[in-house]
Amino acid sequence: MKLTTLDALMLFLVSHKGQSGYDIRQLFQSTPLGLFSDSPGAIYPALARLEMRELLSSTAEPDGRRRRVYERTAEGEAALKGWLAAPIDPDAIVRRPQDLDLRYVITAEMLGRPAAMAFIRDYAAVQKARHEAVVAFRDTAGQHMGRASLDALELGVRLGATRLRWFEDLLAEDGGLADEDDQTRRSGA
Amino acid sequence: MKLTTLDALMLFLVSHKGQSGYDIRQLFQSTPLGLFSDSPGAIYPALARLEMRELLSSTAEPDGRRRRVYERTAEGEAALKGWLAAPIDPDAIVRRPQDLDLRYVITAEMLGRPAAMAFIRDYAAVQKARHEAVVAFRDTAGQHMGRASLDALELGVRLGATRLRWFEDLLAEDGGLADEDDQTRRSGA
DNA sequence: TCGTCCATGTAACGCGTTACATGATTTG
DNA sequence: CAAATCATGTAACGCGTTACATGGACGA
Repeated sequence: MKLTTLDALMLFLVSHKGQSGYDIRQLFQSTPLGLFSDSPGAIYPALARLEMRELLSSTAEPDGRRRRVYERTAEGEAALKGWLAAPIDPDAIVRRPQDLDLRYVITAEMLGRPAAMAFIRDYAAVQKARHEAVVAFRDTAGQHMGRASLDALELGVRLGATRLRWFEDLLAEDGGLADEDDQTRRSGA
Repeated sequence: MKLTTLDALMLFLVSHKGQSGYDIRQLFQSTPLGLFSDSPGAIYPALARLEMRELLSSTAEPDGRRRRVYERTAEGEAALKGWLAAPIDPDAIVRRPQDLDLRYVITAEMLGRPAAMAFIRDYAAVQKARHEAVVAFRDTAGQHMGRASLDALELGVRLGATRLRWFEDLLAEDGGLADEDDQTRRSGA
């Protein structure tokens, strides 16, 4: 039942329109975000696994091209939503923060803005706890450290602060634009 | 000849004083940096591999305690210095920036401040290139994206800017304190 | 027809994760 | 002496990496 981040991203991507492994590779290559490997040895086996688990189904393209297009099954959608609903692993905040950023995007696209903002609030709480721990560590254990270690600690603090600032801006924007948002929704889409 | 970041960190750690696998686990647990797993299944096999490669040597503690203390061999030191000398992989800047931060610390401790600052200059150049690519991507392809994707992109830009700012501060501090540094070196060690 | 994309795969390998297992030493 | 802590390992598993292999489509 467990999905890797790559699994989740693939399940998300194939929903926009049918995507082949090649499409996904191109996408990973062409964005400078480069979180994931575009190597065939990563993409194709991952797609095959998802198909074996019946979270994806594939069809050969009708125009005879040697090309396999995937789409998400109902189980796939359920699995993806389960992934989005899981509590935030505090460990992920340290080792794979970008996974959580991606999760924010997928949540917004799949579940809408309110759900995404709820996720951001959770994320902010975990990040804040960690940030305070790092600051405390710097101010205590950091005293016995060499200059370079302190520099690195300082960087960690600054990066944490930047992230917290981003959360604040997102939340403020969301709260501040509540009415305007309503109007946009009425006039726009 | 290739070292993982965990390999390099272990080679570095055992130099301070003889360290056992347990010591390393404790260290990984007790810092809030938590980049590496403290699980025995990660630590002990890694140490064993390094010993097989003759980059570490281990001795049972003389006091009969069931404890294996490692120290770095000459080959180990050479391998670590080789790791420090390798060119920066631009891919690492995206996927494992913390590895590079760690490399800065190890460089400073093993090769001294001038070498560490030279590394920072290299690091800054690669980071700057990437940062500009992300900014350009946001300002072009970003226009066709949803709000959440833009938010995530914005976060990436801010984090990149924070890092660049850190580089600048390090370099300014280094340049500005050149004389004082000389004095410190003369009077200190 | 020769190279260059398009497009998909597989095999070997290394390493981290999880879980299990073992036993010595200290502390209450 | 029981429990916690110290301390080291191993086995199964999954997944990413690297490298290799294949073959169709298309323009020069």
